[in-house]
Amino acid sequence: MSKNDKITEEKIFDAAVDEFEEKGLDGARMQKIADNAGINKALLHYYYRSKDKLFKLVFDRLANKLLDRLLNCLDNDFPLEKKLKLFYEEHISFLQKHPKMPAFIFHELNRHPERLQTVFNSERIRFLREDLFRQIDAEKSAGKIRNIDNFQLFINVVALSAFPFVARGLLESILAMNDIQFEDFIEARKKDLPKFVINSVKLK
Amino acid sequence: MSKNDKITEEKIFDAAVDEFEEKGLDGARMQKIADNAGINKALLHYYYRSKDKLFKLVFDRLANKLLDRLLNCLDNDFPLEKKLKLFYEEHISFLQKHPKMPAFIFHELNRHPERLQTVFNSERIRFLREDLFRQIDAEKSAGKIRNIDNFQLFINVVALSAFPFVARGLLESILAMNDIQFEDFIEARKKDLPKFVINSVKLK
DNA sequence: ATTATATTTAACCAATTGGTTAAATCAATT
DNA sequence: AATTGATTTAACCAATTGGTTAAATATAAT
Repeated sequence: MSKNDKITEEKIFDAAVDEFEEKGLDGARMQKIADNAGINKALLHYYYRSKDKLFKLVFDRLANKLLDRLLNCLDNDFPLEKKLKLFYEEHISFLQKHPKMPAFIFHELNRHPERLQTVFNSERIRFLREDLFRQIDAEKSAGKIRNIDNFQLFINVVALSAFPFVARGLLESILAMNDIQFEDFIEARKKDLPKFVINSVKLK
Repeated sequence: MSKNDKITEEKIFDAAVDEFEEKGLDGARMQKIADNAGINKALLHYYYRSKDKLFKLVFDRLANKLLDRLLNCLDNDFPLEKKLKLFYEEHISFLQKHPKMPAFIFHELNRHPERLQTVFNSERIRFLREDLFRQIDAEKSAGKIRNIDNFQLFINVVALSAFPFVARGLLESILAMNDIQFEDFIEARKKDLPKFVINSVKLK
């Protein structure tokens, strides 16, 4: 019956993702997860022993997914300009499918900074970062882009795509956006952001 | 004895700010607030009736403070370029003093979007936004900056200053930053960000 | 049919937590 | 000295919540 097993296991996991993403570790309730998965609390603990274990699995999966996707979008040999276009196109598309992920990850990360260890098998990160920074340095030397700190540039690039999802609550109230307007706003950024960054760093 | 009253009241409030900022509404504990304020639970409830009431006061105060400061930094008659420089200088200085505020506000806002009503006496926001957008439009017409959507530009500007504070946990692990490096990183942005934005929008 | 596992039911437990209460104590006012 | 309000002490309560247990039932595999 391991097929049915998998189904139930995933059903629970998906419900857990929803609950944790929406309310965080502190606000999430095991009973709610069981309800949303269409099973009962006994079975929930039968599959995932404790709230903490379940949370760790969810957090690790999501953090890996987010980071992996982010790195994949940058893992190619295109010149910076095309790389940026591809990055925003793919990365924002991903975030559109998982709009609550960034806020969830950041919040839990700030609450429990140690929780990173598991997630980041830092070799790939380091390699990719070195590759990227080497490419940026090369374009600087070639006089194609202005001199800007690599870290700063990298954070700027990510900030521009991730921030609106973290600040969604603010956008929808302070700027009185509804859900559709928010989606349009995000959609437009796929084309706007590459321009924004390229204009900023490119030497003419 | 209303002088002593005020002192105790503020002592409690400050302790509540710390606890709520760090753990959020769900993770915060009344007992911890009492401990950190150096008083007991009975007195805590004697001053602030319930956790919910205390939280609302804290949230409103912080949200207003953040928004107010943000708006103040933009409330002047300087041309866009100087306005940007001033904005980042002042706004980032403010965030350095309250590094946990953005993450706290955004998280609680996403959890309880309705909580905005109290905070934003939207008249000032609307006026300031109209002023700002009028100024941007004027600079566009004068051929000083390129055509870019006002909303998008505004969010980009704020994203660049606020994001690192929200993503601090990530920065300190994925990029292996320690606290001092983080502070240096932030400090540098006061000068870098105006350049970054201006380069992006200015027509030469 | 038997076995083994998955699932439900339902009661239960211990710990945590927000909140209350009443009496005692302390400090300043009058 | 008497009064008033601030503060502590300490016990207590009810609700929530994570987690367990044991028996019953359903479901598939052998």
